[in-house]
Amino acid sequence: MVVQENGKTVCFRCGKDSIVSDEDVGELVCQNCGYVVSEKIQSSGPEWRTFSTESDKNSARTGGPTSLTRHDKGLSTVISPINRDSTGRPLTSSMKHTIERLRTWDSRSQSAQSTDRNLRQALSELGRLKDKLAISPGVIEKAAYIYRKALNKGLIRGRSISAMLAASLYAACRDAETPRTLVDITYAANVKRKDISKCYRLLHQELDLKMPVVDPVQCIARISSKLDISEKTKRDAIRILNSAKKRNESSGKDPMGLAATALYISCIRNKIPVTQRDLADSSGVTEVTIRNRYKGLRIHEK
DNA sequence: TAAGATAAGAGGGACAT
DNA sequence: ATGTCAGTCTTATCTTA
Repeated sequence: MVVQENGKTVCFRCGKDSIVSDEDVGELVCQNCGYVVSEKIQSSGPEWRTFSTESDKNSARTGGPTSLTRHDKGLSTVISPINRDSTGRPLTSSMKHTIERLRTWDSRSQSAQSTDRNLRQALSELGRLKDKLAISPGVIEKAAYIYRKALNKGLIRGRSISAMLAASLYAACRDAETPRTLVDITYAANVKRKDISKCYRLLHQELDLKMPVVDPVQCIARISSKLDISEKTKRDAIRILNSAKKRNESSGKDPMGLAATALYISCIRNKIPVTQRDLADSSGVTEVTIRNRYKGLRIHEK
């Protein structure tokens, strides 16, 4: 019931792209018209296998696929609160006692633990972040995975859930080399940048995350998509970056600032009218930073 | 108006105490 | 653990072409 048009998820009923995922029930819901989409949540592939071609069409699923973004990974068993057996008859008293015990332990294991409550809250927040930032499901899974690891190591205790979650998401984005700046995440998560970066550093050293260094070349695509820049200009900018990298001029510098400056030089050389202001706006660094990089880069790029 | 210059302040890494 | 230092980036303001 969801059609994919130029990568967007559109509601089949009302045609708006207002599909959000409700992590509490594990369903995708249209915020506009309330339509519940169940297909999407089961789309990670069947976990059953068939050995005859005839049964392909009518195989019943045994529940949704597992996902790290569900607090219980989508695997849950519900014990009915009614003391009847499957045929509707009342239970014998010894059976009733057994079931009472099961219910007690079931509730303890499902949500009474504080780590689990924590995870529930974090994952529902992750769902909101995903919609705000337009992040691919794979990265969201990765973020959930990182958060789980942090939780198991006890890194969350005493710290803000939102900040740690935002840091996990930032880490996941970097790991997937889909650049989202700290500022992007700051806006979406409503957490101070300082707090997120502190948590990120903590995650980085405690979980031994191996993060690829942000490649300024990746940033070029992101900046130039907001401006109207030709392929040739982009290629020139990448060339400028690479020669700067060879001279060890790029270490310790903000990759966004470098990318913006390389584009700036490239635009001037290709006679494209673009101001430092434009580049600063679309890259998220200030004009001053661009000027400072410019000082270093232009000597070699005459 | 765009670009350059300067100054003050924040945050974090390296290193010594 | 705490302080200092060099270096980066940001914000703000002023000057220049």
